[in-house]
Amino acid sequence: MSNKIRRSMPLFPMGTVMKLTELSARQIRYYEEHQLIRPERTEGNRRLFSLYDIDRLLEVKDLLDEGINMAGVKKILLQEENKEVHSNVKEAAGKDKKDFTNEEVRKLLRKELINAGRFHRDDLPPGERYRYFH
DNA sequence: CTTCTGACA
DNA sequence: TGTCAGGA
Repeated sequence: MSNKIRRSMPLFPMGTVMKLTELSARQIRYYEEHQLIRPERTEGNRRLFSLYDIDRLLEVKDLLDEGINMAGVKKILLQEENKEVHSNVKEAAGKDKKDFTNEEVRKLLRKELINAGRFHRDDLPPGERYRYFH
């Protein structure tokens, strides 16, 4: 269990994380706003990221590159929501839950969300949210 | 010098 | 998302 402690230990400042992830400070802060990471803060309000945070950011980056939008990324990475979506995907495939490995679920989920992200623009105002649907 | 928040010619 | 301001 000490590995868990290390991975969640607040270690590096913004500058280091920017280089390690190839992400801009703007993007990193934006993902934090969306609860994708929860870095600690120093007494001076400076962010301190853990190895776990680095992993998360890298995953977010990959998912986004695959064409998935923030809404999709959040569904995949946010703990609780994750369980539900996984169940839905398993059911949608008409297969018993325990017949799927985590890898298979990841694959199905990604495919599903790539399409969802292509038509459902959560970042657009309510009225235009589906303008790319037709 | 580095990072933070808020804002948008 | 970039970038600038103004402060810590």
